[in-house]
Amino acid sequence: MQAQKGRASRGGDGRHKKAAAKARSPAGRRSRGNGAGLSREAIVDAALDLIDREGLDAVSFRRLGEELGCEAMSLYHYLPSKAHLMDAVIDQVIGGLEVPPPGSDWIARVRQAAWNYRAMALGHPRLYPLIAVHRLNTRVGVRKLDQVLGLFREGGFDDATAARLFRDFGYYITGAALDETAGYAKGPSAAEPVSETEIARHCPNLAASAPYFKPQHFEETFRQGLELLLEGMARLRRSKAR
Amino acid sequence: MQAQKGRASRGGDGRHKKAAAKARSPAGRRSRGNGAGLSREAIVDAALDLIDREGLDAVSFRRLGEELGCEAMSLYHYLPSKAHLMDAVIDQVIGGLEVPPPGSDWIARVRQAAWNYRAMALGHPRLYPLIAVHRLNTRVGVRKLDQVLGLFREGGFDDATAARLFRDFGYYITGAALDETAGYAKGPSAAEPVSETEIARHCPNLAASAPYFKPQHFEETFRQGLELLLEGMARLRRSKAR
DNA sequence: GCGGCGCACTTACGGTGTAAGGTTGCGGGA
DNA sequence: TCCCGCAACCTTACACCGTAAGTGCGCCGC
Repeated sequence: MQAQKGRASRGGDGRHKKAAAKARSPAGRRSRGNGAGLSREAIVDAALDLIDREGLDAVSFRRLGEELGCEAMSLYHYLPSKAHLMDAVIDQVIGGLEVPPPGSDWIARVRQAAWNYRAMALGHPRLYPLIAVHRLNTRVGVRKLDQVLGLFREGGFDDATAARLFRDFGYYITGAALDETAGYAKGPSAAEPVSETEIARHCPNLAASAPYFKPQHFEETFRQGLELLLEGMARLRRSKAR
Repeated sequence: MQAQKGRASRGGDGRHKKAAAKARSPAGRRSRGNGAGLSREAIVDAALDLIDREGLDAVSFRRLGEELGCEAMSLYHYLPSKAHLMDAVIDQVIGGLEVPPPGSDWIARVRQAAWNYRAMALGHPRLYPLIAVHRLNTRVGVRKLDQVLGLFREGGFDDATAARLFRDFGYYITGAALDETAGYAKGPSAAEPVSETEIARHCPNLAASAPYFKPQHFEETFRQGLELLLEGMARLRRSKAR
C-alpha cells in the first residue's frame, strides 16, 4: 500500500548464483503437463491439514508448495490469493456442518445445531479462531446461515423476533466455541500467564473457581448456558402465542 | 523458528554507503538523549490510534516508527516484541473497562457490565476481533476477570454454578461484540458478498429477515438475548434458593 | 574532564504475499 | 506430419514484515 516513494531502482547487477537447487525432492515424475497432480481441492485439503497439525501461522504458499511437492507460485493457478484459500478452507468446514432438517420439535433442532457447531469447532481448534472472526460471505456460508435461521422462523415467532433470536443464538455458540478453542492461555499473548501465587493473592474469585474452569467442565458449562437460552426462547414463544 | 542451519557468517565487509538519509522529515529536534520523546505509553497510544484509524494490518514497527518520528528498531527499547505491544494495547483498553462495584442488585450489575463491555468493543471495532481471540493473561486482564466473576459469586450461587454462569455470560457478550465489530461483510474474506438476487433466490429466510440485520437493530438484538440470559439466571437463582 | 550508560540508529537475515514473465509438453486443427 | 495454443508449472523480483546484532551520540554523576 501507499506506493511508498517508488524506488524503481532496477539494478539488475547480475550475481546470479546459478542455484545449486536441483533434483527437487518428492513427486519424482514431473511430466509437466499434468505432473504434480495439483488441484484446488488438494490444496485446500493440504491447507486444512496443515492448520490442524501446526496452526494458522504455519500456512504460507511456500510451505504449502513444499507440502504438495510444487513451487509456491503454482498454487496461484488454482487460487487467486491467500485470502481466497482461507475462504475455501473455511467453506469446506462450514459446508460439513449439519443442520437438523425440518421437523416437529424446533427447540430440539436448535439444540442439536448448537452441539453440532461446537463439535465442528472442537474438531478444528486451531482453525476456529479464524472462523469466528471471518464472516460467511460465500455461497456455502450464506446458505448455512439460511438453514439455521429457518429453524427459528419455524418456531413461530414474528420475523423480527426470529431474526433477533437467531443472532443471539449465534452470539452464544460462537463465543463458546471461541473460548473453548482459543481459551485462557491458548490465544496469542506474549506475556506468560500470571503466576498461580499472584492469582491466589489478588484474585480470590478466580482462585476459588479455578477447578471449574478446567476442560472437563466445558461441556457442562456449554450445556447450562445453552439450556438457559433455549428455555428463555421457549418461554418467549409461549408468552407470544398466548 | 526452527534454527534453520545457523549461517553465522559475520562478514562485516564494510561498504558503508554512509546513507543519504538525512534530516528525517518530522520531529525536527532530535537531540538524541531524550529527543523523540519516546515512551512505552506513547507507543501504545500510537498503536491503538493507528488501529482505530486503519485497522490491525496497518500496525508494524516500521509504520509506528514513522508515526512517532523514529526508527522501527528504537521501539524495541520499550517493548520486547510486537506480541508484547499488542498485549499492552489490549491491556489499555481492557483496563478502562468499568465493572460495577459491589452493591445490592447483582443482576443489574451484571447487566451494566455487559453494556460496558459492548461499548468498549464498539469504541474500538477494528481492534476488537483481536481482543476476542486474545486471552487475558496479563495482570490487568486476570484482575478484570476476577471482578466480573465476583458479580456472579455475589449472586449467591454455589461455586460451580457461579463459575459456569460467568463463562456463559462471557460467551454471549464476546460473541455479540465479535459479530457487531467483525460482522457480515466486515471480517476478512476475499469473496465479495453473495449478490442480493442470489440470496433472494436461494435463501428465503435470510431475505425475509434482512431488514432486522441492519445496524439499527443491533442494540435491541443485544438487549433481547442479554435479558433472556439474565432472566434465566435469576430463575435459576430462585429455584436454588428455594 | 571523563566514563558509563541510556536511547536511538544502522545493517542484515530469513521470512511473507504476489506481480510478471518464462518454460514445458500435450491436444488438436491444418 | 507439423505446429500452434494453452494449461500447468517454475523463476525471478519486489516491497514489506519481525527482529538479532552491532554502532554511536549526548547527557549524567563523578
